Amino acid sequence: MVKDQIDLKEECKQLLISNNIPITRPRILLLEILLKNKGPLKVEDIIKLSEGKLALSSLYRIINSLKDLNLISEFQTPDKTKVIELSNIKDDHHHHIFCKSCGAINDFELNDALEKNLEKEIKKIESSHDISVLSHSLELLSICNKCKN
Amino acid sequence: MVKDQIDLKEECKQLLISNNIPITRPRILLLEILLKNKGPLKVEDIIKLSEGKLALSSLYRIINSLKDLNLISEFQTPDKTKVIELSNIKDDHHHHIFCKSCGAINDFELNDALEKNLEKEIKKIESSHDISVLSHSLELLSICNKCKN
DNA sequence: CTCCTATTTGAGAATGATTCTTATTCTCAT
DNA sequence: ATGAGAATAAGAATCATTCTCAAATAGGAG
Repeated sequence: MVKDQIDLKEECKQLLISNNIPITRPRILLLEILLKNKGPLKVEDIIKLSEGKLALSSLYRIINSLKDLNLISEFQTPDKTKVIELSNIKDDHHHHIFCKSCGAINDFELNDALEKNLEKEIKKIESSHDISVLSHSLELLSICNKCKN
Repeated sequence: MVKDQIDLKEECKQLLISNNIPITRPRILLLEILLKNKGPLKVEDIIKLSEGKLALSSLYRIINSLKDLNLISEFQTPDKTKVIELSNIKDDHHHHIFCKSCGAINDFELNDALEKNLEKEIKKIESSHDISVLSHSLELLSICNKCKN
């Protein structure tokens, strides 16, 4: 238990060190929160989980800097709330499902064949539209069955 | 020319009538602007194109109401600017490409086979995740060749 | 370990987009 | 043409995010 926490903090430090970012308490705190709570978190969630140990302005600043370094990624829900998640730790390419009613966010992956086909199609679009595609994202807007009942 | 404008206004009125929405000047103005300027427009663009004839607060209100009626649709650019477009006039299901550098927005469609496969996959995801998917959207973040040079 | 300098943080002010409020105006059925 | 209810315009209010800058901190040198 205590050991887990030490390991967690150590993991966060290594993340920062390997990206040449000075180790500061707010940065570790954010990474710890993201590692501890699997899945995407809203700014508000992070503030709550930080229990007063992280200033809102610092959080926004840190989110932006870690995002620039691709340590975390950010997206918007259908109701335009900002959401943060650790990115690509094990280069898992995934997409998001939103429940229109309760706001739940879930990840999903396309099956390999389809994802490959999609990438092939994107290659075609690149030449037909004369662009270089940097990334793609697929989003599903849904109602989860909990909400339907 | 003058006739075109009359036809355009008439078209807008019919759109409103067929949706049981009272015909008001601001609503017609917004629809006219969207019809005249093919493609998605930012709030700021619409205000400029309205030449002072449309109040900002009215525009936001009208956008929200026409959106609820599915007459128009709204999405966000990667830099979180709100963008409006006429929706589904001829149920064309399309997706968006954004240029990270100049902000240009372009539409594209997946080829039929791939779009069908995607929908099939989504059906599977519906049952495996116990949800009902209402809509899906695919977005490409890109650099257009104009910007690359 | 202590000091020094550059970097980072925290608190609150500033900003910008969007929504709300309310008096006035407009639509449309009668 | 008229009146009731709906919609608009203008600006105030709100909310998320960014900015500012004084104080605290990280981390390298001695």
